[in-house]
Amino acid sequence: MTYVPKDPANWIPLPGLLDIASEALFAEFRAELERSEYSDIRPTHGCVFRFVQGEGLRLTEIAERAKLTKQSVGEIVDDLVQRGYAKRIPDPDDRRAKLICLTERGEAAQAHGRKLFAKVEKRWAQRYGVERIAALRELLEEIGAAEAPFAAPELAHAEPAAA
Amino acid sequence: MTYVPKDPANWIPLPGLLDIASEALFAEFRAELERSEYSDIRPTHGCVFRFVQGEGLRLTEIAERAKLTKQSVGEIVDDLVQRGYAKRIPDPDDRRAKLICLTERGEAAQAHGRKLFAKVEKRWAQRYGVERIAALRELLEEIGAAEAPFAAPELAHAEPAAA
DNA sequence: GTAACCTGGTCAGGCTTCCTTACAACAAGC
DNA sequence: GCTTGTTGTAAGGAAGCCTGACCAGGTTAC
Repeated sequence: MTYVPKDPANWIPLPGLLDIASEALFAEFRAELERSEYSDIRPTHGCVFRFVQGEGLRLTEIAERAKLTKQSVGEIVDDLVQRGYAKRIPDPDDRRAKLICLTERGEAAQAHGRKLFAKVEKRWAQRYGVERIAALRELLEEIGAAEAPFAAPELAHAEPAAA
Repeated sequence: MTYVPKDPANWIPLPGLLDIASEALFAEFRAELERSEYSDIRPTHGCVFRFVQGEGLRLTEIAERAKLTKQSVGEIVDDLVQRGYAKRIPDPDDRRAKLICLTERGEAAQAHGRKLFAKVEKRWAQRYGVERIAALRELLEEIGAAEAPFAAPELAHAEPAAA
């Protein structure tokens, strides 16, 4: 079975289409976030809120998953620490390392952000069809697991734990 | 019908998933482009190749569609002119304006780029399912037409010309 | 016709985000 | 103890985009 795109010239490349959707979706998220009490959180900070949970994560780990350099993530973390969203605590297992983790305010912001993303996604399901958005998510999760496993550890579909 | 995402905490926001797919796809495109004779074309230049066709387009027009400032597009065009991909010709209808259009080499590059995008998309259709990628494109085109009509004039599904 | 305003494009300067290079502190193997 | 690797930081720079100020050329009102 061959895949035939409509008209080679009159046709937007797939990455472009994906970006348009991503930007529109993200804009709705940002609009709501900026109306909240967390309006000082900028898009760049996302890599921390995206990956840090519970006990905290090392800078190096965040950098790897986010595909950024340690220095870049370091700056972002500095910023979040200054704003009271994150803190660095010494890693008990390695005196060189620090664990980046969220403050109480940081965790509240993270939870709020997740709720907003869910809300926007639901809105799009209403707008474009529940089935289609569900299928979209399913396909994208499969793609994510295959193309960027480092970025999406939660997509590594844990096999049932039966031995 | 309500839309229920799996697990609020263990779940990647839709914009993130879209970005992962877009980046993976775009990386395949870039890899092939860099192996071609057009390796000096950078991602930023895309806004020109994306929109300019035939007679040419005004700077202002490109800026609007790409959602960039005139200054930014101006710089990008300067760069493309210097590299021999684009040229500015005076607009016969308005002596203030210039039409940005592609040189022969620019058109060749544009055609090559489109072919590469089509090739990568085909590859993904093979990899993830022809039906699913076709459905993905269809949904994304609908979203694009609704959310960013300025960016995607070719998605304004021209009605059949029957009067 | 001319003053006032609008529009297409440019110049200058700045910000954000990310990078590269270099390095200090600590860990681990031998 | 010495070498080698790893964690994080410091300093400086590049890419990509922005705002503000401006000029030349159209357009409108009178």
